[in-house]
Amino acid sequence: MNRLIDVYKILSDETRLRIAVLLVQEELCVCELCGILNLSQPKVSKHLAKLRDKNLVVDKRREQFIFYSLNTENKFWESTIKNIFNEIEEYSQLKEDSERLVDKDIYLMQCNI
Amino acid sequence: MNRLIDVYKILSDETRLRIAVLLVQEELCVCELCGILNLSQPKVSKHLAKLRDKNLVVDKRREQFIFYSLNTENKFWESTIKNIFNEIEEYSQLKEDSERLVDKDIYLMQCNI
DNA sequence: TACTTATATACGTATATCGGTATATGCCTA
DNA sequence: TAGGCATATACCGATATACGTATATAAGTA
Repeated sequence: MNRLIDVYKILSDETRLRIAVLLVQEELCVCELCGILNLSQPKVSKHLAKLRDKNLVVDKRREQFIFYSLNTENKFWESTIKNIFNEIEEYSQLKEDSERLVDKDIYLMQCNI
Repeated sequence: MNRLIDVYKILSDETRLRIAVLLVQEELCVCELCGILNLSQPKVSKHLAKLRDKNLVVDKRREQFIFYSLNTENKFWESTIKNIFNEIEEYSQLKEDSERLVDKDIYLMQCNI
């Protein structure tokens, strides 16, 4: 049951929900997430830390960036996020975030937030 | 998105998760829930109030008791709880609660907790 | 080795949440 | 109408959570 509650606690914060729905689509680094979500770097970083602590994302360094992606080992977690993503049309904020994914390169080039 | 977050906030508390998984099976009054969960009446009552505030349960008075059941109008909420119930074998606490459902009449007769 | 850049964390503060105890409310029944 | 029982709520203290600002860390590069 704690596995359920961990997932629900994580998703009961808007920022983390938005991050998770982006990461289920593709891996992103911190500054890309900051740009897409228009949120401060420490804020994004702290929420990523909580996701990491619960083993719900994996991080991988590439050049000077650290890329995060969804950890798909936890099947309950994975299916929960995928189910939300399948209904993304119903959630305008999540949809707008996803549309901004195409601009991610812009944010990578101006990481000095 | 707020509809999602409301549901996740509700379910990120162990007591409310246990209550929801009982109410998806059958309607129960407060003292039956107290007995099955072995929790104090104000505690159960306060969590039921939160579920009621978010329109996730419905209450119906019958004689001296108030019976609660899951509100199935919210399809996201309903399917979330039903999915957990379908996997109840994986969650021992939830399974034990459900097994105690057969004793509910006992708790109804000794409501003075 | 020093500098830059991306990311992480420490600290302080404001706010939310939870649980217990005590008490209020409201329906039923005598 | 009065008393009792089931349920709801007010209040308080403890704990948790989120945020901004400032700073630390750590890898890459000159």
